[in-house]
Amino acid sequence: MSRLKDGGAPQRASHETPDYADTAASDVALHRMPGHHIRRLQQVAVRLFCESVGPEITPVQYAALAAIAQRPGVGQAGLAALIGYDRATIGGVIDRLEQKGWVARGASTEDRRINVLAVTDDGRAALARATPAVKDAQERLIAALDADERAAFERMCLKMLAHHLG
Amino acid sequence: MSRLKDGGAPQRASHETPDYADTAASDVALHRMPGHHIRRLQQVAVRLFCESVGPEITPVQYAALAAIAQRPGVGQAGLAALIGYDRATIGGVIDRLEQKGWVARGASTEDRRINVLAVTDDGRAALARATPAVKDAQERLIAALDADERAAFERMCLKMLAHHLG
DNA sequence: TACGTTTCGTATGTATGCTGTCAATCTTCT
DNA sequence: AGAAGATTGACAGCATACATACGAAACGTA
Repeated sequence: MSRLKDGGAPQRASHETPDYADTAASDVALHRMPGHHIRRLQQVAVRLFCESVGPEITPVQYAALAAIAQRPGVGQAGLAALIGYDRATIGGVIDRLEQKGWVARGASTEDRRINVLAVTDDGRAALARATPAVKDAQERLIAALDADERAAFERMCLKMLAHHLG
Repeated sequence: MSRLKDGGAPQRASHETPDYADTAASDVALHRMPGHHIRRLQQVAVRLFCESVGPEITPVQYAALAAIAQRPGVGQAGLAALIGYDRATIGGVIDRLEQKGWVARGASTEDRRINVLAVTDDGRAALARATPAVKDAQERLIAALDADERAAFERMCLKMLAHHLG
């Protein structure tokens, strides 16, 4: 590859200099795009989840476990539709949950294509252990907003989602 | 263990039964969590991006390309800080951009550890080609919001991000 | 100037996410 | 019933994401 001149731009570690505290970065067009804000918020949400909940269960695994617990007997495709994941992704998620002994795959008597999903007792215990921490992470995520803003934020999120998914 | 995942491309399977149009799914606790809404919005944003821009360039690659174009000579760690990605992830992204001939890696005369990054002419052309479609996708993402709501949404996003990253 | 600490880019491993394809199976239309 | 179409789950493949660790190189301090 070609040799390039050093532009002299400051070099810093990503965890040290978030762009939201760096005025010199504010001219990057990216920082005016709602998609960029949403992506950063998603990163923050996952980080808070991991901090609160710990390494025992991932956000995706928690979502799947909670959904199966509320809808026992659902298939993988139904679960994917329920929590908004891809069918191909869910397979691996269930694999890992099954490996931990938290979810059991079973055959359906109605439809032999379907893997009937159910939460085990261990899975229910893990869910109960994680849920308070999950709620704490959700609370911390919107901690900077007051009550009115939280309501407005949720309303606008749902409005956009209904527009695109509904 | 890491668990951050931004989507890559449009979803299809779950698109058939969006939970936001399914009243029977509204009792799933997940659907009241801001983290869940943000994740779904991120999926929508990626899907709109891919629809508008096409398979030529991914959201991450666009972000990297745009940032390098505005800050020529930046290193990989600096780029990661600029657009909010992980240092380890950026390596692969730059690999693919370099393979397409859109970005060139060079050695710094100041600091021999640094890979100085620069956008090639082809890269600039690709950036110019993609940018209108990217802006269109951003516009469509918030299409359901009126002018006041858009301003409020951006303000709240920045408020939360500043709280967690600033 | 010797040395401990940081930072840079890279490699590895795990976990998402989505596309596309396939075989098995269910449903619908003829 | 039989053919056509749709659905389910598995699998391969690509592209994120991040933690950890490593060697090379730069930096701070004694």
